Amino acid sequence: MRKTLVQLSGPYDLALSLKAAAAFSQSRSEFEPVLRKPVKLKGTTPILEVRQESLKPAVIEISAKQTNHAEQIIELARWMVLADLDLYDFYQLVSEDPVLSPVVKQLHGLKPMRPASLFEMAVIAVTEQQISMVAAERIRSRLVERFGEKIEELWLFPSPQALSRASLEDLTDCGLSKRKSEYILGLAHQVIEGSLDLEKLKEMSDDEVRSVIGRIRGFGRWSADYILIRGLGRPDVVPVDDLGIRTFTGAYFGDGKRMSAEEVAKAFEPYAPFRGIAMFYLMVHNRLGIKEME
DNA sequence: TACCAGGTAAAAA
DNA sequence: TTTTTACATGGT
Repeated sequence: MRKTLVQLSGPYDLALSLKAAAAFSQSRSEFEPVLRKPVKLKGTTPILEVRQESLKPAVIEISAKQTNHAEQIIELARWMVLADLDLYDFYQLVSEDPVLSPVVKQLHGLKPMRPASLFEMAVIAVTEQQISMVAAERIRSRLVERFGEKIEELWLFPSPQALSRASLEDLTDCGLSKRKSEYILGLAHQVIEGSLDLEKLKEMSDDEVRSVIGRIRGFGRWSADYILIRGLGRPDVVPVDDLGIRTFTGAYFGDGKRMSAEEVAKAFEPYAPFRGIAMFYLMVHNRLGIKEME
């Protein structure tokens, strides 16, 4: 496909958004302000690339070599960079806020990155239950290298088919608990037999998504909320049970001690309908260790 | 070495 | 109905 320019509504800084995402990953490859991801499209696996064409106005350039499926590439790229979210409304909401106002000024144009697929997101959620994100990432990299597909120097995340063919022992060998291995096998089987259509989640309300996710074995309230904000990019969702969120929310809104889920919910109330985006900005601000300026 | 880290289902009380 | 327990890896 040829390069396609897409103008986004509202501010967007791709390099900053990639940097923020990288701050939560252990992979220490040299940083480049380009989104590069292999994607599966009708038997082919082109590498999707997104670059920033201009900051003001926010325009991105989308391309992929060796594919005729330009429309799907563009749709997927827009999905991953959360193109439909207009940060302008969020910035207006927090412009006078004592906590968020300085944070959004330092992180202007920041948006969360969504994984290419909700299946990948669901597997991410299971791996990150209870254990540290570092340990979870190590386990996922073993899953990917065993059941995924290498495209040039990049890895395509394992398909539901590939993981459904794995044995329980294959998965525990990757470092998953027996329980979590069962969760992932169950998820993969539901997806391939069609009893679970993750794509349909995109059209559902937040509460409908919670209801559907909650019926899958291994997925509780935390996982549903985590998938809503990280996988679906729902701007008003805060996973209040999340240990990390409870910790940094206490640092920004409390006395520095970890908050309860109820306290976290209360702390983000003023930011509706952008509670999840507010949470994301604080999370990134906290992780990047940005010092207050002036 | 022990404990904690971005939970959940199942058993026990 | 509510509380307790087992679980896997990696960093400190």
